[in-house]
Amino acid sequence: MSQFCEQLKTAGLPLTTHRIAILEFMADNHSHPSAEDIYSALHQKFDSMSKMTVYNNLQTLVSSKLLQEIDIDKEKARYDCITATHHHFYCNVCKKIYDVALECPNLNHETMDGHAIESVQGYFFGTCRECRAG
Amino acid sequence: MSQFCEQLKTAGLPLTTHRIAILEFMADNHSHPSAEDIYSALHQKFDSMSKMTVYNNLQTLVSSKLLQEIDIDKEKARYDCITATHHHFYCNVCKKIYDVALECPNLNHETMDGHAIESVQGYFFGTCRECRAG
DNA sequence: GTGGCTGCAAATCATTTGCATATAC
DNA sequence: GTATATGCAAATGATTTGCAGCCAC
Repeated sequence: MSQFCEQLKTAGLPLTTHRIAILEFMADNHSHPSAEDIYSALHQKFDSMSKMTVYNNLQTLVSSKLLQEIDIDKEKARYDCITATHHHFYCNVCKKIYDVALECPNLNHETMDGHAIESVQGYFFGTCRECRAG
Repeated sequence: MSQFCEQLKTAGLPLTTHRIAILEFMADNHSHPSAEDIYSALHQKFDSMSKMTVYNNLQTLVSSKLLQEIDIDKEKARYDCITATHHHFYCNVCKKIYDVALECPNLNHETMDGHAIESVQGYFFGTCRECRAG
């Protein structure tokens, strides 16, 4: 049984072909694809897969914390298979998203000004090294 | 001449009644309102003000750095008259946004992994102190 | 068998676009 | 007088909703 099936079983989710395919695609693809990107890539292999299935599964997988949703791109949600807390850099030119490892002791508090913190997203914007060089 | 007119002059923007009104409203209102909120509040006083004028002016004012756009709320953009870098807490229950003063030396770098950083947004999510108490 | 998954079409809703008129300077 | 602001109506586009049939277990 693949690691993806195990992940789904642990999360208590039924194993469907499409759901496994999405997890597999995300594991192989660290470019932080959007729902549309995932749909474009997968509906070629599984020509029966609809965009709705992609949306439904992304929602389910995020709820079960098997994927993380990144809202750094105002246009559309992007997804990441790395669910441990980390941060992101968004290139305003090429619109690529890079993972960022940021050390900050103050980010580990469970509360802040009395508010209970459940999650943190650090979003950096600018021009990425490739676009600067090009 | 009001501080708002001076801000606009310094930014090289023409002084229009509506634009001044938006700046004034934002200075008095630290609840991080959305375009819709601003429109609802102002189109009562200035019944000629259309939603388009609000959208146009918000865009202009953000470009001129007289306002800051906050994209912590996936549903819609929110705006802040404090333009110095700071961060935000979003309450998943009441959807209010709180300002957050976060000290983190690593946030001051101009580059990261070779990427040129132009701006940083730290978004915290959870349940605010009021909703926890209530 | 039953509950969750799939996928089609239609709806939603913040925001953008095009354009004609009005206003700032 | 010219450039910019205003505001109307229509378009955009990601995402959601409702619902019938299908598949996992």
